[in-house]
Amino acid sequence: MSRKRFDDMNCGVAQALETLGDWWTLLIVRDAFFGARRFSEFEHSLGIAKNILAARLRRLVEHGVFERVASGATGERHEYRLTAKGQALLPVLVALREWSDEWVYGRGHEPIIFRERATGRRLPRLRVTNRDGEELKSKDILATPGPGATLETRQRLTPRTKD
Amino acid sequence: MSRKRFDDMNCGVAQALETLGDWWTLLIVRDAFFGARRFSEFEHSLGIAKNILAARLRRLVEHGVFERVASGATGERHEYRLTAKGQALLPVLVALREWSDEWVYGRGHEPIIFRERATGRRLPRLRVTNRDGEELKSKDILATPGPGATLETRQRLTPRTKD
DNA sequence: ATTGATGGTTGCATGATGCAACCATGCGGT
DNA sequence: ACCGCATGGTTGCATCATGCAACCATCAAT
Repeated sequence: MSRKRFDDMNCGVAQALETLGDWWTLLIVRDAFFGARRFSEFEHSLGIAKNILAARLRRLVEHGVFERVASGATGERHEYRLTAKGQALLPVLVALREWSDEWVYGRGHEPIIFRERATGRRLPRLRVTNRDGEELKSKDILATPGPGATLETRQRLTPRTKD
Repeated sequence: MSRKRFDDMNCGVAQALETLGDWWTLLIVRDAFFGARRFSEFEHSLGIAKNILAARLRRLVEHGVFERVASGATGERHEYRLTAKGQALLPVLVALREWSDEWVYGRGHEPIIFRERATGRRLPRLRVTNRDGEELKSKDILATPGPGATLETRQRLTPRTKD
């Protein structure tokens, strides 16, 4: 059977995974952040099959994460560039990388370190905070229905909203 | 052919996806953040097939994201609880949700809003910043080899490190 | 004209997924 | 003790997605 769709789930995580959840997709985006632009760059960097790469890029273009722009002289060459929507995925990639740096590799064994280009300083850890900058754990957070919530979502979330 | 493994990729994003990249995995983790504990809770909340859910939970327990603890009276009942490693995925989920809130649903159409439980205030957007708290875009960031970098990684990243 | 690189598409074998059916255990009621 | 039901799975099977190899079309250089 075909993979189940997440579109209707009325949850941002599910929606994001609907676009990004394929096996290779986030790695293609990562490579684009590292500077990859052309089909062959992604292909060689990832070792991905051409048909899969072509399908993923097509899908990402459809979803507005990449744009396909003509490149080179007169030829049929083109590049795949991240759109603003694609560049907005930076926090997702940073969050994934930080998680495995800490919990898979362990501190002191990170393969890659992100630094501020201007100063060379390491970036501080990504933090989920309140408006005062205090870090929050999951137990400090309450999920409430937003304007786009379906009735089902509204009922699922305890309705002690402070709006 | 079996899916290609990302283990050897010497990149945190690939490592994280090796653990979390299956279609349902991050949604299971999301449900756990929302309070799900028992097999049937995940099953009904997600509408996932039992065999897939069982396989994913087993894998997540193996990877240390969940722990399986006995529950109830004498019975064979048990719960799946997030470990510290699992709870550390909060920024990943928040980043994914924020991305689709902004770029898929659009502002004003968010299905779910996260608030600080103590005050009811909305959480500020997750930001990738430098040590002075200034937000950085991808072009402001430089990737450099870390202590766990392979030779290949070292060569791939331009070696203008400021260590 | 030929060679090579780029950027794909097509076909096929195999693994992963979804669904339904079945199973084992514990518990509550009678 | 017996029945029924909920929980928490496992097993089988049909179908979809993936990986690999082969092939193709275009362009540039030789």
